[in-house]
Amino acid sequence: MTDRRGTTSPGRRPLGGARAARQPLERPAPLRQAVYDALAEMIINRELQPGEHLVENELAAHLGVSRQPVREALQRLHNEGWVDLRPALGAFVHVPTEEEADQLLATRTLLETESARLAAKNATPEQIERLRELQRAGEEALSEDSQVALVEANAALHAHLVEMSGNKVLAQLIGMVDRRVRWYYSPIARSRGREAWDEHAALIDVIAEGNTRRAGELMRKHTERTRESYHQRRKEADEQEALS
Amino acid sequence: MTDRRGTTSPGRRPLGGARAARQPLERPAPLRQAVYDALAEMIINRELQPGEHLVENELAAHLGVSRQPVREALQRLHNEGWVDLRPALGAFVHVPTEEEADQLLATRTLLETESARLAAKNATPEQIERLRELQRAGEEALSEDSQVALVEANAALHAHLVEMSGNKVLAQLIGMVDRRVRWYYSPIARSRGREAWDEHAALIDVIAEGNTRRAGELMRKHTERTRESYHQRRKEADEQEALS
DNA sequence: AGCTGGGTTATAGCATACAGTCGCCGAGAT
DNA sequence: ATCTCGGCGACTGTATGCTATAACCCAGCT
Repeated sequence: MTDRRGTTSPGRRPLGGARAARQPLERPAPLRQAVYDALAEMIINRELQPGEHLVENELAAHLGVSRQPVREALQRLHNEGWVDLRPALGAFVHVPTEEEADQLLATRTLLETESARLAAKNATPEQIERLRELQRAGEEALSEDSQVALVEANAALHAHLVEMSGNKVLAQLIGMVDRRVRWYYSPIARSRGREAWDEHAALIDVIAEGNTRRAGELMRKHTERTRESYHQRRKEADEQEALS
Repeated sequence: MTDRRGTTSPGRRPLGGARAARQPLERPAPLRQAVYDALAEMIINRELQPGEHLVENELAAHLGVSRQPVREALQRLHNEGWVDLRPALGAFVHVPTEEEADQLLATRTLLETESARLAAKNATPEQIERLRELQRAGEEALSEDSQVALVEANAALHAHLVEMSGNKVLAQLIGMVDRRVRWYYSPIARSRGREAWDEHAALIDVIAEGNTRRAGELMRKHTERTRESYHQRRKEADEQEALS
């Protein structure tokens, strides 16, 4: 008897099996979620460019679903600042401004600093051990010169720190801000690499000591440097563009 | 000639004029917005109680619209933490926990403090004048013993401060956190009144002076006191409940 | 009497259908 | 030649219909 609870019915393929250009999103869970993930990813890697008009029909066809889940995903993307929703005109990929990027970076510094303080205050030995693991992973990525792994390790480390803070509200806000920072940053980014990981190491040490004040300071400096590096690279990129 | 741009067609009443218990949302603009506003309000004044199951059909009938705009509004309410969306089960008004309330208040302190600092840094004379106006409005509400006006004045003052910070990202985050704080707070709240407005006065003075550091300090203390008062009243409320 | 299984009903999720609006383009007038 | 008006196409916003799922309840078994 195929019961009506456990086995998430296997024969679930309402997706126009045919020419769905992307993989057909065959998850058993809410479609809107899958669509959201897909669109967010496309936006992040510039597959959908800032300012681009997102036509519901096209996206729906492209992903092999109806307009409904697409709309819902767009709404969510809107609340999180990825797309602008002009009434009766539709959804457009948000166009980041210089000012906004700076404000995001500033806000991120504020939030992450507090997060580091709280982490230092509440850290358990297991959590610290986990931190060191993640840090080693970063070092490894660094020595292998793997950009992708490095970015990933970086994200994981920050995510864990945030979780350690124990403040879920803070965590949620940081999550939102962080993803957008990474988006803005990505076209010009090249992680600061070695430098950043040395700072991480120092930060972890003071967290292990439970030195609240110092943890805050170090995190502040860390994110401030990232911010500077952002402006730096942004300037370089602009000059680059001016030449072409 | 009734052109095709300006005159937003007057004959727009797709709302089942009949037994819509609430006013029928007759705005000419996006329905989902109106629905969102209506639901948010109902949640805030406890017309919809925490934990309550929000059935799309009922809400739609109640508001005189179809399920579609209701769904979209619910999605948005979900993103902002007002309702939980359990897949395949639907929307439930979020049940605030003690822990969450405290984390919200803590986060609010962090954000508002920074906001005050920035406001002190960037304030223009007009903005300061506006601040004083709002403060006078508060004093007036106080002397008239009007609870509603007081809450409103308080919200307006904080909102203006946030705007003065010039950081739109920060402003957005504060907006989200603040509304939820007010929700959690509301069942037991009674604004601190006199006390709070004295603190406001002092804060405005240092902002006018452009004293960044001091502005931050005062705002921190101000919100910390609110936080204490929250816990205080919460405790009283709990004891009250224990008796009954 | 308690527990297990099947059927029923209510409800969310998704798809489709319909209508109003916006922007564009061409034709005609000035 | 430019400006204006009218029509056309496209797309959003809204409504409705369909399907699958999850909880609930009762019957039958242990």
